[in-house]
Amino acid sequence: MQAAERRQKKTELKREAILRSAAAAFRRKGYHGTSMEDISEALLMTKGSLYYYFQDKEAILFACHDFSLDKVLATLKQDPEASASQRLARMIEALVHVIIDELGGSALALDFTALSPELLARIIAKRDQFDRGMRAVIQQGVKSGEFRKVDVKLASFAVLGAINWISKWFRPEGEQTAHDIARTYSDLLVSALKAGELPAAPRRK
Amino acid sequence: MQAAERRQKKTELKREAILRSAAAAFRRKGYHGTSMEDISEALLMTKGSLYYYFQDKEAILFACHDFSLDKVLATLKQDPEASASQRLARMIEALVHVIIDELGGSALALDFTALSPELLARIIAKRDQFDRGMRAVIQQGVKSGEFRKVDVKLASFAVLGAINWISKWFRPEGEQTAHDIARTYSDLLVSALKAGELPAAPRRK
DNA sequence: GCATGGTTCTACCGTTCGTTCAAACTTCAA
DNA sequence: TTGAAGTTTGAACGAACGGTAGAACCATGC
Repeated sequence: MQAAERRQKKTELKREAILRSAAAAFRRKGYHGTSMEDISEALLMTKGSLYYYFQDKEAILFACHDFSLDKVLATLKQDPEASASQRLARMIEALVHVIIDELGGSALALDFTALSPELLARIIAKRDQFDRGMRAVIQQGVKSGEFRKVDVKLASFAVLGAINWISKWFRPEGEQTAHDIARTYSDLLVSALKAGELPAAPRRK
Repeated sequence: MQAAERRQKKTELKREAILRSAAAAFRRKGYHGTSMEDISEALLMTKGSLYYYFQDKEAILFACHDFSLDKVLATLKQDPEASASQRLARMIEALVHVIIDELGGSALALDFTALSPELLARIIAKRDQFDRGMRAVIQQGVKSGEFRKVDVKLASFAVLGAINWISKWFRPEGEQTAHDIARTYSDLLVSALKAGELPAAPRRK
């Protein structure tokens, strides 16, 4: 039985390696722009071998999303009784690290349009679950007066947009480390929401 | 000559219609995921006709980017002597309108990876020009003390990310108008940068 | 009405890509 | 060493797609 476990572990590792390679390719060239050979060649395999680990190309895309979303959802489960700004700041930092460190920066930025309705529904469900969690934190801050009275949905989109966009420009060779980015982003985005001395400014026009 | 002008105008309009259809399709299914027939069918044409207006599929993608980037660059040319926060706010609002109103929300969110090196270089040049403009505004605010001492590059990415992400979730049927979004986003993002009473907080760890 | 030039359609070619499958290779327990 | 199970390969297929060419269609000016 020892051997069976080792084997299982090994194929599990290979599945993850395929996911990393696929996610990197999808991110660079898009789902439809990536061929199975693109994915396999980077791992010194032939494309045929991929079908031993995944049913088809779509299953790989689904697994990428599912894997990433699980990591993203994990950022919700934190801090039992912290302030809204603390919770938001920690969430943002955790998210930045997930985006950059896991699957090499893919996460929510990939197409899911290519998925069939059934698989798509499962991904959307998870994404919605995360959206609700993020909005709840912002809502909490608005209610407690910590944050300004913003449209919670829009504010949430703005925060997530800024973070998700990272995968479009981040390069591991760049000067910024994931840690730098995480700190700067949480500073910036939490300040965006905080009720400052600036009055909810009466706007021109 | 009257007739020649009318004809010319008509083909110009058709070119733009093709671009709008193409941009919508690219945004939904990605560049490689959309076929020439996808683009033409939405306009009640056959794919063959598209080649009368554009050399090939790549030319359409290039035109989408080029068209959008020209609109985006136009947002730089404003306010001769305004404060950094005013300039940034107006830029953000203009950008949101461009993203939503022009080409139905495509802009910088499309793949450019599919472009050949020559065309890619031209797009990147324009995008860089815009990046410099946006960074200059933020830099101005930091220098004048209006904004906090942030990493200008990161702050610029955060602002642009939030805005560009709009094309991923915006639906014309939704409750938010372009105007609502523009106002909320400029409020949020300018506040993110403003030097508030919150001290450049000494951070845990 | 007819000829000209602009526009669109249809049919087709060549290529690429996802997927399949049977054969070959590897690993390891007996 | 042998055999069975796990893994990889390489060739082949069928479908979809980008692009092309020439015929067909349509509007306009004489």
